[in-house]
Amino acid sequence: MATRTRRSQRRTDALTRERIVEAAVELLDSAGDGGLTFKTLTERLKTGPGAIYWHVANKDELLEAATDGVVAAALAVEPDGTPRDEIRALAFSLFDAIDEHPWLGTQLAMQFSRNPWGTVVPRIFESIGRRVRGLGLPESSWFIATSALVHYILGAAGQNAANARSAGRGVNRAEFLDATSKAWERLSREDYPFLHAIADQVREHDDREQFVAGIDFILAGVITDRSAT
Amino acid sequence: MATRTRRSQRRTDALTRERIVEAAVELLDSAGDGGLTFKTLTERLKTGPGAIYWHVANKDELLEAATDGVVAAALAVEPDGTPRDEIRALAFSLFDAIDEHPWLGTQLAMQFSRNPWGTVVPRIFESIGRRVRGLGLPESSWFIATSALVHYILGAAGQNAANARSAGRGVNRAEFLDATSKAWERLSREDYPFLHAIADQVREHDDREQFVAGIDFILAGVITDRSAT
DNA sequence: ACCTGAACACCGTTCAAGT
DNA sequence: ACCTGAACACCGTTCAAGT
Repeated sequence: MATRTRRSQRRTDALTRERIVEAAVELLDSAGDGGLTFKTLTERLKTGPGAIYWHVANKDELLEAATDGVVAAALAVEPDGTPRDEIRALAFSLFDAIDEHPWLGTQLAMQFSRNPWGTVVPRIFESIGRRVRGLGLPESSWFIATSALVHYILGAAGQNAANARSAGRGVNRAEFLDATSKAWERLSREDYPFLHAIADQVREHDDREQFVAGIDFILAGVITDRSAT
Repeated sequence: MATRTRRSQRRTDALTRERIVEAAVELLDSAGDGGLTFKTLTERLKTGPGAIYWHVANKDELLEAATDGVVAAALAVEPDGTPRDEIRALAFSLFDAIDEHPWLGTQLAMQFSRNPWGTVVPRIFESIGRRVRGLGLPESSWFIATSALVHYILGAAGQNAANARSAGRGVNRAEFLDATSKAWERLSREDYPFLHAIADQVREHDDREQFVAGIDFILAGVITDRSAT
């Protein structure tokens, strides 16, 4: 108890990189994509912009660190089960992370398209790729299989989050799916026959079930590829 | 000749939405992602910001229109061949468009993650999905198959463009692949065994060949899925 | 070493005023 | 109906000055 008290007395008020990143994540979570500015950040941390720039090079680095932290946590799944099971688990974990932090979809897309050599992209590739290696494919298809899985996971999860976000907090899944369906039906039938054809299907699907179905047939394609070689 | 002259005399100086979008695309092409501002745009069009706002609601709408225009052109491939061939052709067309307009990768990611109900996303889904429908799958997997293909295509093409861009204009493919490979090898070997394992492979691969290999095994997965049903 | 906060350059957007 | 351009609110970033 004495040490407890002493510990809590040792004030951790000092600004650190971690505290800044933590605050950034909280702001993004509560106020969305545009909620993180140096104004909101300095208000929350009760400092000036200069103090933040002492710990962080610029806003891009801050966004990368915030994204990286959330992603790293999501990728820390217990390593048991077959490679296939673990890939599924990682996919769901990323899916849930994007669902929980809607800004993550946009940020991940950004990291992939303008900062592929940063920390986030290698981390995701490594995590999925390590399991892909366990599938017994020829080495020549490791990268392409990993790439297909990663792009599908992030794309599908991100789109799901985008839809969910645009539906608003109070609206439930069914209403939002109905809205998507209706949006597609509003498009011209001649120009968009396919979207009209699947509009009904979208109304009554299960997001996660459909999501994992996509994973499964990418895996099926990989396996087929293996037997063909 | 007379009509020729008269035609060129009929000055098309008037500001139109199309001219604005056209100028936006040119600015993005020549100056990259950050090259489009209202300042550069008004300078090029010799007007004030108010004139642009008369034709376009805001910058987001302008970016959507610019993206949509380039995408629509890329998707206009001649409709002959098997569904499989046409999917491949569309994929390459999008790949090339992103390669030619590097800003497109980021913009497409943005459209998908924050504006999925705009014009761009439905257009791409429709275009790929229409061919997926021709593959003879059960209707229940149309959407998921299309989704996997679209996300893979945009993700892989975008990443390729991002890499190519970060390599710079003067640097050739081999040097840039070498740089990627080296970047991965700089990562800790314990934390990133997979990236180390494929670092060599990346050095001597063919982008387009690898890209279409990904398409092919997603298609293989889809077909496998069909026979399993 | 770490923080303050005024100042700077730039950005998207608005709007009263013109034609 | 279409355009002008000054003005506004806001943004990321810098830096001389403090402790």
